[in-house]
Amino acid sequence: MKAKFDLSEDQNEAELNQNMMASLVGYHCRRASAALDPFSHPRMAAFHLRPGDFAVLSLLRANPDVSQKRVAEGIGVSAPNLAPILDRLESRGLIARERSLSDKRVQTLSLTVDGLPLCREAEKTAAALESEATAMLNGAERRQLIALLQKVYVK
Amino acid sequence: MKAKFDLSEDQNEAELNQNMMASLVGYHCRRASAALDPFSHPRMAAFHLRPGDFAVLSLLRANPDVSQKRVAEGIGVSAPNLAPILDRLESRGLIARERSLSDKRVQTLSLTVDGLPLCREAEKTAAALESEATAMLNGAERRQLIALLQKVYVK
DNA sequence: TATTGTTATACTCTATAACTATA
DNA sequence: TATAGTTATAGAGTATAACAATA
Repeated sequence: MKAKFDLSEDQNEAELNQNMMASLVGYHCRRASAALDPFSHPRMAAFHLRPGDFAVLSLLRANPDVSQKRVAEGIGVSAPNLAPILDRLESRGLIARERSLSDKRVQTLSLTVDGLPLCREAEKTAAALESEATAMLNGAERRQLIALLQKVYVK
Repeated sequence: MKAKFDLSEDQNEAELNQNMMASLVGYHCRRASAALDPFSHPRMAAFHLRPGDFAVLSLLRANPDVSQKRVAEGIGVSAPNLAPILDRLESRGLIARERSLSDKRVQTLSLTVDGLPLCREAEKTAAALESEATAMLNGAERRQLIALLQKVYVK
């Protein structure tokens, strides 16, 4: 093993130099995203919802009776990848698929009596975890962070 | 088909209501991350580097001759998942693995004569794309965005 | 015994082509 | 022909267990 004073020869015990990626907004965005991800937390995991599942439930709560097409667009997932998400939620009895009468190609989605309260609780938990994970920001900082992020991706 | 004036009954042609996720910093972080991802851009794709590949090269350029263990920690990837990244870079002749003489368990990584200029060009391209993708931010906004993001994930 | 690195494997997310049933 | 939804499949990222070589 190397002596502690011998740090000029190599970096066995020193910090790594910052590389170029640390100058990119995108890099810090990804790290912050990971730090704020609620799905790795046990309190959120207790709902047994994957990110896509939660996105569907939350969208349906705010937008009752929308078609699968619009849900797919709304949560940014392709139609083929939405199908297994809906299968899972339907088999858990959290959502219902209903064939539209006016156009029998479309299926309309809605939260069930079990799905609605579970969605509410999951949303409350996600909001609480986010609030804890961003406790170092005051209200103004939080609003400004969101405003700057939106400026980057909107349109 | 529905008449255009009949929008009160459903939302076939209306915007979706914002759901709860739009109130979360984490949601906007993910969207901004996606918007800033350089790897989906043709100019970056031309290097045929995956995100992990690029992270390794960039780290090695800033930190010559570090062990695989430290690279894995530095780019936030597990040791088993680092192996195929290094195999790929090594077989392309971009990096070299060298057995340490003092401890024959460790392998020291370095950029080759081909790896260094490719890394430089890839970094230049990534920086240029980021700069274009964040053109709507002025210098002060950019610095503040990074500062706020770091505040969220540091420590 | 502990550590470095490897192999094997599995799970999730994402992307695409081909299919069905309706329009 | 075009659209809504499904199935099948493959790619890439990530996680864990078990192993070999070395300390």
